[in-house]
Amino acid sequence: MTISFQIQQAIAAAFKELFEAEVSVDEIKLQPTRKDFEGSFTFVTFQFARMSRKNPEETGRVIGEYLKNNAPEVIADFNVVKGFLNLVIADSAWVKAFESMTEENYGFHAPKKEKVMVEYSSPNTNKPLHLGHLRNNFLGYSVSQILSAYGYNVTKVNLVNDRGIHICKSMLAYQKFGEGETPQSSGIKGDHLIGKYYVRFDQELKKEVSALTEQGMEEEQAKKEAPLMKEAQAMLKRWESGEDATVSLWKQMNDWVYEGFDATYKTMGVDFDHYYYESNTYLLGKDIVSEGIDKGVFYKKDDGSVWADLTEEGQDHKLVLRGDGTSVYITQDMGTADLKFKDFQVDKSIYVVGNEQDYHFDVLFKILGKLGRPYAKGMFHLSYGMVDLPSGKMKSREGTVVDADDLMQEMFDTAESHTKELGKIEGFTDVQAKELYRTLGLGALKYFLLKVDPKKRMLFNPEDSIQFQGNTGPFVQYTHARISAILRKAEQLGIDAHAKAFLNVNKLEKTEAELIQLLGEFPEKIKEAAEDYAPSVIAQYVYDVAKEYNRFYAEVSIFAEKDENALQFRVALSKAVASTIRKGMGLLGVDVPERM
RNA sequence: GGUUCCGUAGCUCAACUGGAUAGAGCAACUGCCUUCUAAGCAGUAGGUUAAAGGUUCGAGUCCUUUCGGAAUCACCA
Repeated sequence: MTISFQIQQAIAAAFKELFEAEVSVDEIKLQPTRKDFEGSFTFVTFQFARMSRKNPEETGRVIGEYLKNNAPEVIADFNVVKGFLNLVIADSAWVKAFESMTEENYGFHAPKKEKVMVEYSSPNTNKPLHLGHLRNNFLGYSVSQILSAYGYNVTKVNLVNDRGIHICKSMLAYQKFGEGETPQSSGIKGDHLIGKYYVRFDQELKKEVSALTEQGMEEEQAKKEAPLMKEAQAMLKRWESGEDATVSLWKQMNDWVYEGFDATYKTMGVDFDHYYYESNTYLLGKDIVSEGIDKGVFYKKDDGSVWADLTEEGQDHKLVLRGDGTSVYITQDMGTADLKFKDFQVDKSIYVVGNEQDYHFDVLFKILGKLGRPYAKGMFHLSYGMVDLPSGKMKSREGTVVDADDLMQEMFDTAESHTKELGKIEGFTDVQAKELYRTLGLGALKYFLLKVDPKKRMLFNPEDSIQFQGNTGPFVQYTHARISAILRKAEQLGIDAHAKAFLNVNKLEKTEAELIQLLGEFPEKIKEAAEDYAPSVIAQYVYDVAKEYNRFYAEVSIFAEKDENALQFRVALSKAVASTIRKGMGLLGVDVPERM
């Protein structure tokens, strides 16, 4: 039983006995005591003064007395400042609570019945991944890890946007200017090769458009009238009709892209349980439109277009099918939602998509709710902010994107030069050293992107690249490496980290108690991160743990300790911290090294 | 223009969902390696939480207004 739960129960009992008031354990909220005050947990009494019929300060004092007398094995002392009751925990209670934290699976929750689907990444197959995708992928992967640590059965899904006019643009440019170039012949990674032709299309189109505007045509008009654009449209029609030559070019180019993506995903350390392709799903959803008309959720205009009236929900009318009977984006999203549910019977469905689509998902979920879909209430749009550069927004056409492959490579290189500068790779083979650079570089990058609240826009400055000191991935990784060295030495000395000799310890250093208190928060932090879909909660937590351990490391000597029980305790504590760091970083998708 | 989100130290971010004197890291400045890894530790300095009102024991957090920024509002995806 956790210390905080014991305290909550004791306070509930105090209310009953002292004030004849029923207060449930859930209502009794404890917070960690601020560092400036004596104690570990604080109970705020203001809102309970009504029940005690005493002022907040007196209420705190009376409860404090009660706890000290009735639960002396936990509460060693207390003090009251205004309405804040600060509780000092007995060292022996900390040690006892620590025992459960040494278990292998500590922190992870028992399996739940519910199934959750997390859709993330969802790239277009016409250009390589960039910095924005990195945030998306790291978020999606991390949230999946966190949800499964919380006990859900998680399915990771990638819905690939592999068709449409934008794909035809790069196909057309390749056909016109490619001269049979392939990834093999050019040595260019498949996704980058395709991206090159997407950019080329845009350049050529611009030429045509400016030629037309010089002849006096409006720019909007010129974009539609440009021959290249018309050709791309025609190509899309041929693709939709299944014309062999077009389809086989499409397949060929997509294969190159997938080869490139697979390499990038592998480097990123993310994966998927299932892929959906829009080329298979883009026609779905039309039957839902007719179903909606029957149910009175949609209505048909004279021109044949179909709309959803969302004015009651505080929104506008929304088109769900064009007048010519073809789909819009939301049509296929309705169909895909049904398909996902049919395939996996999920209870919750998380869409990791940028916040520029807030409105779209709001509408989608409302429509599915009105259609009476049972899964609608379990849908959630995990909306995240843009990653901005100091120069502003990234624009692929203007070449201001930070490419994912390039960025990761830079991080590896930076990790390498840092490590060499510090002279820390003696005894490493080349393979091990290279592995370390990847672990550190990727750790720095992932941690950097995940420590920020997903909802917020964030700034990425490539100039003063990502730090390796302070609140960073490598800082946490370094702490793990330090502990690993301790554990190796302990093993040599024959000290068993798994033994229970520490139970005899009844006097702790302050920083040791702090560490146990922090470790005690781990299950709660996983819960919080899972319920809020917020890896940043885990990142912040793991940082706090590492920070506290480094203080312990500096202040308390382990192997110079004479008392065998205390020595064994410090080794066991170190092991538990290392394990928590490893598990916590694992939830972020970050590996931790044994040495660095 | 409507809707939604955001504004916290010079910079990048926190703040347990309304709690104590708003905390970390970077950058700057002081100390600490013959000891378990200095990618570390300890410390100094840095704030009218964009502004003004309101709600209450108590507001960075909730409400109103103003200022500034972003996204979105397509028979695009």
